[in-house]
Order: sequence, then structure tokens, then C-alpha cells
Amino acid sequence: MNKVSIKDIAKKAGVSITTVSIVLNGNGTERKISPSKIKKIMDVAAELNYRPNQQAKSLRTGKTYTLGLIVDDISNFFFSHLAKTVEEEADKFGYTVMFCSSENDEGKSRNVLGTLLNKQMDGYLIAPTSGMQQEINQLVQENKPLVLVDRFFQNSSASYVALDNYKGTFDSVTHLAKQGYSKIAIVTNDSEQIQLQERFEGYKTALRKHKIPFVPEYVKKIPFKFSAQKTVREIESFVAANPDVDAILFTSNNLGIPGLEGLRNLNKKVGNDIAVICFDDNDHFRLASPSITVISQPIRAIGKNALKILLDQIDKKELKQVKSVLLPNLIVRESTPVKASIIPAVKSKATDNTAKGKK
Amino acid sequence: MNKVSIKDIAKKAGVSITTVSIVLNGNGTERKISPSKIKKIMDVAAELNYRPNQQAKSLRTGKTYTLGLIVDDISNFFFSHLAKTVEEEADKFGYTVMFCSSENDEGKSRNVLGTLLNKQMDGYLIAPTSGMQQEINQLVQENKPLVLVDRFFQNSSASYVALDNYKGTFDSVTHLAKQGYSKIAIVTNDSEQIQLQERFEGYKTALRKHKIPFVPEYVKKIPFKFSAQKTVREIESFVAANPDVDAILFTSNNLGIPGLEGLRNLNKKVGNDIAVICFDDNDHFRLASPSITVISQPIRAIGKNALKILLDQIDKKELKQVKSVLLPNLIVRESTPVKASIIPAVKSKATDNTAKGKK
DNA sequence: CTGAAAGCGCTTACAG
DNA sequence: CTGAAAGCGCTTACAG
Repeated sequence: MNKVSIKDIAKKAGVSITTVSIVLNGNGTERKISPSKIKKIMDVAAELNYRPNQQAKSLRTGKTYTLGLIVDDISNFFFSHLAKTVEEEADKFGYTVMFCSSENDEGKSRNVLGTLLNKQMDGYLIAPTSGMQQEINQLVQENKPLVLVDRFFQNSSASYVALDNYKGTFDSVTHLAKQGYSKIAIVTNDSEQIQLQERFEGYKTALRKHKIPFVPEYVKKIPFKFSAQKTVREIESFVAANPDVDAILFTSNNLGIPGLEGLRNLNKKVGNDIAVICFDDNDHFRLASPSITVISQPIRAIGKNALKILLDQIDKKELKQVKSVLLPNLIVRESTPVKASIIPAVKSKATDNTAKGKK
Repeated sequence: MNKVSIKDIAKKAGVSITTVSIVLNGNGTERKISPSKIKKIMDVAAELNYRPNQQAKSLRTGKTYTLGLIVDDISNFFFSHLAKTVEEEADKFGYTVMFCSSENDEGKSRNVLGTLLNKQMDGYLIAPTSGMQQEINQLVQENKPLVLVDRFFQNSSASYVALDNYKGTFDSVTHLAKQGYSKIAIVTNDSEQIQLQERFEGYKTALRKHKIPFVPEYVKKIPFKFSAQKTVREIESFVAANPDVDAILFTSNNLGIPGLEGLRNLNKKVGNDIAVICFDDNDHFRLASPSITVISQPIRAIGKNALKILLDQIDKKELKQVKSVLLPNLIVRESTPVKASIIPAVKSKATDNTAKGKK
């Protein structure tokens, strides 16, 4: 193994380990170590292929230059892209990131958080499961650098960066209403997580605003734990049971993809038989035919903001709560055409419009 | 900060730190520490909310229980799913994983590897860029637990788990030939990476076997660094310049997605005007209309194998080279129908078959 | 200008 | 049965 330590360098260069440490940290000139010694030490270090042991450094200095990232599932589109930005930005500032998936499970969440805590991360970036509030508050109290992403807790003083989820669904329903839809269903997860609560609120409020009655049957809540397969089945039977629904709003990627699969299985033509909007953009929604109208999240901005806030906490050792709420972006595509039936006077034009979605 | 150490516990419990350490590591009974003392120590530790400092532990024991993962880009479908499996499996064995993106850049690769080395990972899982051979060999020589994924080096004794890439493209071309295509283009990256070389070889050999002439103009190599946008443009002009091509094989996800976008922009109907096969499955290829025939990689198996080999190296401290080559899976979908023109006798049936792809 | 010594928080022979 | 001491590889006052 690579067991070269500053002791070895010191011996070979004929100086003390103190001097080696000073020089290796680039403080040689400042501390007026003689240039010849500096050179000697650098040469020996290179020759021996010396690698500073970060564990030892960290133990002594208290800095690990490592950030902990806890997400639901790193293979999820949103989180993998978030992770990419976080890692990219962290790297710029000399930090590495350790990631853990909570699998949306409180037990696993607590475990991985504990592990990261033991490993002394310099800061934590967490998409918390709903039961983690107490642990999060505890960390805040202990003054640990921490920022929540994607979700947060109402009565917590933890900093966070999240989306204006309410606006996302509100804008979606408004768009659908304007296009002439009035039997708008929502498919969401059966979860206490605030971002889903907000998305649901936005849906309800927008319905009210557009004088569309809220129909409890049009609300489908799917347990988080369901596999994609099972989710497809659930959505199929939901859609089959509500044939009058003319538009569906999926509150996440994880529901939209199985949702489209379910609609295809039922032979429902998106954009024609039924309008579709989904939270989170991705390649499929963009390239599908018809392409899917989405509420896109500024993932890069979320990651950058979160990291900036975290680094500020780490540097200034101050934990003033920062709340960063970013705006969603409704991208209108082919899955939400003007509803043909409402404009019989210009039927041909409407058909034309809709047909575009089928090609 | 959480500054509770075993010293604090020792003081409060009225014992030595040695005893605390023994008890906290679960060796109290074995070492015949009196049960009352054990209980006392455990109670105090819980009361003080003690967290063992893994940095200190690692410095002393030489184990960090952390694995380093270096991928091209964590947001890439293949790598994010690989990361998920790796993390899941690692977690089962008490390891956490630190990930870094190499962005397919040698400089960044070297940097992140250096950082991970300093941080004393217990093992390394690396998708190496082509220039990393020397560093990798060095690690092997130093007996560092290491396994390469997705790619490897011919003359290196580093263990690896990879795909039979040759078979992937060979099977694809064979499938296309059987469906009646004979002007088969390949779009790949301009890279030395072995998996791409192998994919190219499989293409050429299959052409030869099926007596299809190799046409240099049908080969498009796109620089790795190109953005998705730029890749779309490149593919558009390539396709436009070769109107006689009747099938395209994309050697990766990162090319297939922009490829489909380019074809759409050119108004080329996949499955009708041109057949398409792509390496790596994903949601879009599965759900697209027409759905895309793919060569799918057993990502979970790749991750599990790699982790198993790595943990074996870590546990046994033996570095016998293990080469694990998994088989790709050709999933035939709608983008590669029987080519209509070759079976004029049963034209109606062929049309039928092809049409399926359009609906 | 440079080095001896203490200490970060642990574990582990070793002694009694 | 339990504890004093050394040491993992560093950094950092402090002294001279």
C-alpha cells in the first residue's frame, strides 16, 4: 500500500515533519523556509509519490471537504440531474460529494444520515422524507451546515431551496381550463411531503378559480412504494373507472411515465382522447409523439442555489435560515391541444390542431 | 457542534476510555466487562447522543467503509442506474459511496481520482477515460481494491465488468439484415474507449457476414464533447447527406436521443422511412411511438457483479484479476419492421407490419 | 528560520 | 476484568 507519510519525507529530506507540513501546504515562502529546503521537500514528495492522508488532516483540522447528499433515488431523473449539478459545483470549491438514497423510507433515511454524520460531512444536502423533521431540527440546533432540497418543513428553521409547487399545478390547471378541459383528474402520491401537498392545493385552488367543480373521484393517490408496474395498473384502472375525465395532471415524473404507459395500454390517444400534463420534464416528454406538456423544474438552479447556501453556511459558520423558492416553467406541447368539442364553429381548425399531436 | 467523544463518556461513566471503546464496539461481554458497567456506558452514550467519529476510527484502523465511484456523468441514464445499484448493494455491506463525474475528461478524471485516493476509499469503482490506463495500472500495482466498469484496458490486469459490446452491435446488424436492410449506418463517438471500439467491430464483422458492403460514408463519429444540441445538428446533416441509408445504429443513449430528435426535425419517419436501433434502453425508447428497438444492458447485474468483485478484493486482500463480461439483450420493437420494399409479393402484409410502427 | 511537542478521537497490544 | 500508553498521519501554537 501507499504508506508514504510526511515522516518519510522528513527523514529523506533531512528536516522535521513540521517543516514538511508547512511546505506541503504551500506556506513555505511565507514562513521563510529557505528556498533550497522547499525545493528539496517538494522533490522528495514527488519522488515518493506522496499523497496526503485526508483522514488524518480532517481529524486534525475538522474539515473533510466532503458534502453529504441524501436523495430519494439517485436513478430518478430529477435527482440524478440534481446530483450532477451539485457535484459539478462542489468540485469547483474543492468538495467531493457522498450520496445516499433514502428510498423514501424513514428507517433508511435515518440510517444513512447517521452514517454521514459519523463520517463528519462538512455539510448536508437533504431531500427529507416526511418523518425526518425531528432529526433535521436537531441538526439545525447543532449548527450543522444543512440545506433541504425539493421539500422542507413548515415549522422548521432549516434552510431550503424548493419549487413553487403550488404555482406549478395552478398554472397547469389554468392552461387546461383555457384549452377547454373541465374534467381534470390529478394523479399524485399518497404522501405527506409538502411539495405534493402544495401541488394538490394548487390544483384545487385553480379549479375553484375557473369554476370547475372539484370531483373527489378525479383524485388518485398512489402509494409511494408501488413499483412502476403496479403504478401502471393503478392508473389503468383509475382511467378506466373514470371515462369522462378529459385531462390528467401527473404530479411527478414517476407517475407520468407509468401514466403514459397505462394510457397506451388502454388505447387512449393522448392529446386526442385525453389531455396530459406532467410535473418534471425529461427526454421522453420532449420527444414523444405527441410531445407532453410539462411543468419543468429549473434543476440546475435548484442545485446551484442549494450548494451556494450550504457553502455560505460552512464558510461563515452562520445559520440564518434562507428560503429559496424557484419558479416552475410551464412548457406547452402537443398533449394539451384546444379541446375539439368546445369550438364546434371552427371544428376544422381545432381538428387540425389536435391532429398535429397524432403525427 | 457535537463534540461528545469517548473521553466524555469515560469521565461520566467513571471508567477508562479503553473500556468505553471496547463496550461501544460490542466486545464488552466477550472481554468480560461487568454487565453493570456495560449498561452504564451504553446509557451514558445514549444520553450524550454520542456519535463515533469515523475519521478517527479510520485513521486508526485503516478502514473507511467508503467506496469511490467514478463515472462519466451521473445524470446519464446508464450511470445513474448503475450508481443506484452500487449504492444499494454497498449499503447492505455497510459501505457508503462517494461519486465523482469525470465528464470524460482526463484532467478531471485524474483530479477526482487523486481526491478519492487522499480520502482513503476502501475500494474504487471506475469507468475509466481512455487516458487513465497508467493511473489504473499504478493502483493495481499498489494492490488497491479496484474494479473497472463499462470499459477496461486490454493490457491491464485490473478486474472489470463489462458488456459483450461486440455481440451487441453484431446482433443488431444481424437483426437489421434479416429484416431486409442493407444500407446500415452507424453513429458512434469519436473515442478510443474500448467499448466503442468493440461496438464498431461488431458492426463491421456482422456486415461482412451478411455480405453487406462496408461503406465508409455510412460511419459517423461524433466528438464526445459535443453538446446534445450540436449532436442533433451533426446527425441531421449526416442523415441528409446520405439519403439512401435505410437503417441507423446508434452506439449509445447519448447519441440515440439526439438522433431521434434529428430524424424528427428532418421529418424522417422512424420505422417507415428509416429503421433505428440504439444501445441502452430507457423510458423513451420503450414508450415512444414507434417504440425503439434496443440493445439493452443488464445494468443491475453489472453493478452487482462489480460490487461483489470489489468487496471480495477488499475482504480477501487478494487481487486476482476477474473479468466479467455480461451479455446484451436485443429487444425488438417497432423501429425495425420488416423492410417493406424487399417483399413485394406480400406487400399488404409488410405494409401492415410497418404501419404498426406509426400508430 | 526551524523543530519538539501536543493533540484531533479513536483502537489495540500489553500489563497487572 | 480494566486501564495506561502508544500510535494512526497530520497541523499548529510555541519556543528558540
